[in-house]
Order: sequence, then structure tokens, then C-alpha cells
Amino acid sequence: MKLEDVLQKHFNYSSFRIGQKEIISSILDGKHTIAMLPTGTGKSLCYQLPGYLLKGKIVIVSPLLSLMQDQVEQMMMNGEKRVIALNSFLSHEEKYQALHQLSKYKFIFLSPEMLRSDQVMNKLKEIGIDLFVIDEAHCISQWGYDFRPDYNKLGEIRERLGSPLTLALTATATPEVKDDIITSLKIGEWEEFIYSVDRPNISLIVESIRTYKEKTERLVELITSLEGPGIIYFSSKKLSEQMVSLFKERGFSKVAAYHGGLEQETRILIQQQFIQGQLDVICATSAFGMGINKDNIRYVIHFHMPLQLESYLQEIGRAGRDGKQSLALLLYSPGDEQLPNQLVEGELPSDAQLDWLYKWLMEHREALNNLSLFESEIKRVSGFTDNQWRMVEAFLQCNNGAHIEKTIDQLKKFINERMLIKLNKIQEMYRWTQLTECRRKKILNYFNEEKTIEMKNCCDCCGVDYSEFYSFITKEPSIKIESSFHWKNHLAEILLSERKNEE
DNA sequence: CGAGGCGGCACTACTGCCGCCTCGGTGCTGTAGT
Repeated sequence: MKLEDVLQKHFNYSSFRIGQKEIISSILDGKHTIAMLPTGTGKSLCYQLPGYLLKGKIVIVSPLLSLMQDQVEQMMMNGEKRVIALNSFLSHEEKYQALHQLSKYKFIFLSPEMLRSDQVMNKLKEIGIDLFVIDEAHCISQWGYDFRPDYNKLGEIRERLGSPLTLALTATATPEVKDDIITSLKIGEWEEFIYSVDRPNISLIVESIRTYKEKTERLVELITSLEGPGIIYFSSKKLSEQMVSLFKERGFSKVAAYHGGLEQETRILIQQQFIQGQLDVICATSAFGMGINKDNIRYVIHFHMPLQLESYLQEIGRAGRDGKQSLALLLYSPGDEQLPNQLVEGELPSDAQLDWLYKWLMEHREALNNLSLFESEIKRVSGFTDNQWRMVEAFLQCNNGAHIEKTIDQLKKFINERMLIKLNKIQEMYRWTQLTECRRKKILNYFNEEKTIEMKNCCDCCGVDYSEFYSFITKEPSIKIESSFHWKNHLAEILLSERKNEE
């Protein structure tokens, strides 16, 4: 049977989209495959279709519960009943049932953390896996080192599962990220399919704004005049909510905040409302975006810069999937790069904390065999945050048996390296905001690509024909600003008082 | 860097202001306790 026939039969499409056929053929030839496809080009088909041609099971490692649930739902809607998400949404009883009858499922979605369980691992070994898929595989590089250490154990997991055929899928494709994926998964030989990350219909603009206050004012101006829907990214949960309140005060009501501090239910609701068009603007942190399938997002604004260009590209890539002219706008004020620096510094443990840990471990050698027992005491005295401790704990477990002094030294070295890499990435992001030459060229070079096509409205450095560019911006604010009178007075007051201060 | 909370002080009786300090983003899981 030809691949096209399988496509028609199971998915009701008559032809493949870019890259899909090559990737699927590579897998069916039994080659480990790394596929870097731009967002929204149908990555999930790359493992779903082989599922109908391979005899055994397909295991898909996914980073987010909501993403898994979405995929499962979609596949069920498509008529595929042999699909399950093995995660904490299942009750104890349901999980027991699912594991007990795991062999009746064809597609099994789970998180990397779920693979820590011996029960799950034993069952997977027993039923046999034909294809091991890592969806959003850049998470290995982005989260595996510190935030979610289980991502960096996938290589070991893979080996314990008998090194099954493996497919890594992502949209973020620096050579560095690719290397991390290959090394971490312990794949010897592989085929790779890498497609351009360029999105010619998204104009890249950085606006330099003198002060923080003016940035807020500019944002209000933008949101009331730009054609939505749009996403605004912040690096603070509180600020994202405050901005929503401000927008609502100004009479702009189809807006909501989205961040990791909200209830799971609320998050799903807001996501749905945005996708269905009941909300026009989302004020979000980096928590928002993975798995958002909405093709008419007209703009992505960054109030704060992300911690790295990879994240920036992912976030702006959510605009203009319908191919229409869209806008990526970053608002920069002097000193903005300090916030990412602060975030990164708080992320990793300090040398002083590790020195304390060394002394403590020398006095409590037996603790190494059961660290979780001492977790609360260690955290209380050392001040490790949950995330810091998880990283340290994972490192100690990996090196259990080695000399304590040596282990701590290695850990310090590891942390210093990570810190340097992260600070470097912030610098790269910062330098990009300060460019005077083509922003697109620079970003493509960063992803090991050349800029090959010239386009209208490329970026602010190339020169944007604003009159044409702003043609999709409505001349009059599309929303009636109810309190505009007060707003203007208020603004005048602020400006006057500032001027007085300056004098 | 900027926001927000807190203590101290002023100088007037209840708040107002200054300076200092801290904090800021991403998610999974199992289990204890309400």
C-alpha cells in the first residue's frame, strides 16, 4: 500500500505537507529520525501514520498534560480508539486498569516523569515498543539540565526499553539543541530532516522606548488600535494580570491573563476562549503557547524580552500561521536585560549553598542513600528552592558512590557552565534587540541558515513601509474607549509630574 | 530594572513620605492531611 493511500484511508488527506513523507519513510526504513519542522505543519502525523503500518506500540513522550489530552481527544475524534494518556489525570484505580490492559492500546502518551515508575517501565518492556517518540524534543535541551531533570534521563530510559526506533520532533532547531537531543537520547546513527525556521509573513520590529512607564502607555495604544487576535508576553505573572486590569479599565474587555499560577481548569478555559475567538488578547507568561493551534493570530508583542532567541522564535512563531501579514513587536527599554539575568541567577544554586551542602553531607554520609528523607531539612537550612534542590538531587543520585568532595566540585563546575551558557544566551538576545542591520538575517544565522529571499516589511532595520505595514491596523480604535477622557487627564498628570521631577 | 511591602521618622494626631529590602518564568508526580 502506498503511503498516500494510508494517508487517505486513515486521515482523509490526499497529499502530504512539507517534510511529512520523508520523515515517515525514514522511520519506516527503520532509521532513528530527528525532524525539525516549523510549527503548525502537522508534526503529529509523522508518528500517527507509522502507527498504522508498524505492528507494535507507539510511545509518545510529551511535556504537558494539556498537550497529551488534546492529542488524545483529536485522535479519538478521528476514530482512533486505541489511544491513552498515562498521567496524573487518571485516578489510582484508572491508572491500575490502564496499566493492566496496556497492550490493548496502540498509542500511549506519557510524561518523562511517568517513566520514573518501575511499574510503568516494566509494563512497557512487556508489551514491546516499535516507535519511541519525543514530541517537543527541544525540551530536552531547554529543561533537561535543571528544570525537569527527567528529560535528561530519556536516553537511559530508551536503553532500558531495548533502544527502540526513535523519532524526535521539534520546531526549534539550533545546531546546539540538536546536539543536546542526540547526546541525551544516546542515538548512534540517525537521519535528520531540518526545515527553515523563517516565517516571511511575520515582520520583526523592535521599538526602543525610554522608560517603563512609556512602554505601558505604548502598549495601551497598541492594543486598542492593532487588529487582533494577539498575544502579549511578560516575564511576570503579576504584571500580566495588572495589565489585564488596565486594559479593562480602558474599556478593552476581550482580554485575559494566562500564567502558571492559575488553576489548571482556568488555564484550559482561557486557552479555549482564545482559540474560539471569545477573547481577543492574552496577557501571558512563557507558560502560554505550546500546543496552541490558532492560525489567525495577527501579532505577538513582547513587553519583556525572553531569556533566549530560541524562546523568542517559538513565541513569535505563533503569529500568522494562516500566511497573512503579521507582526512580532518587541518593546525594549534600557535595563530590560536585567530581569532575565535575575531570573537565571535565582534558578541555579549558589556556590555558598553548595559549600554548605558539602559540609552537611560530610556529617551525614548516610543521607546520600535516602536523600528524600532529608529534603525538607536541607531545603530549610540551605535555602534551596524546590527547583534548585530537584536539580541538585538528580545530580547527586547520578553520581552516588563517588567521593562527596569530587561530586560537589563537579556539581559546581556543571552549574557554572550552565550559568555561563544561560547568561550568554541572554546577551545574544539583548544584542539582537540592539541590531542596526537586518534582524531576520541575524536570527536565521543563529539557526544556521542563510537569508535567501528578500521580502517586503522584513524588519525595522531593513526599513518597513509603515503605511502599508500598518494597513492591517484599523485607522480608528476598533474598541470604544469608555474612559478615554479620564485616561488622557491621568496621562497628562503623570507627564507633568515627571517633568517637574526632572527639573 | 521596577513594583510592592515594610519600618522608621516627621510632625501632627492621621497620614505621608523616604529609604531599604526582596522578588520576578517554565511542570510533572505521589502522598499527607483536610
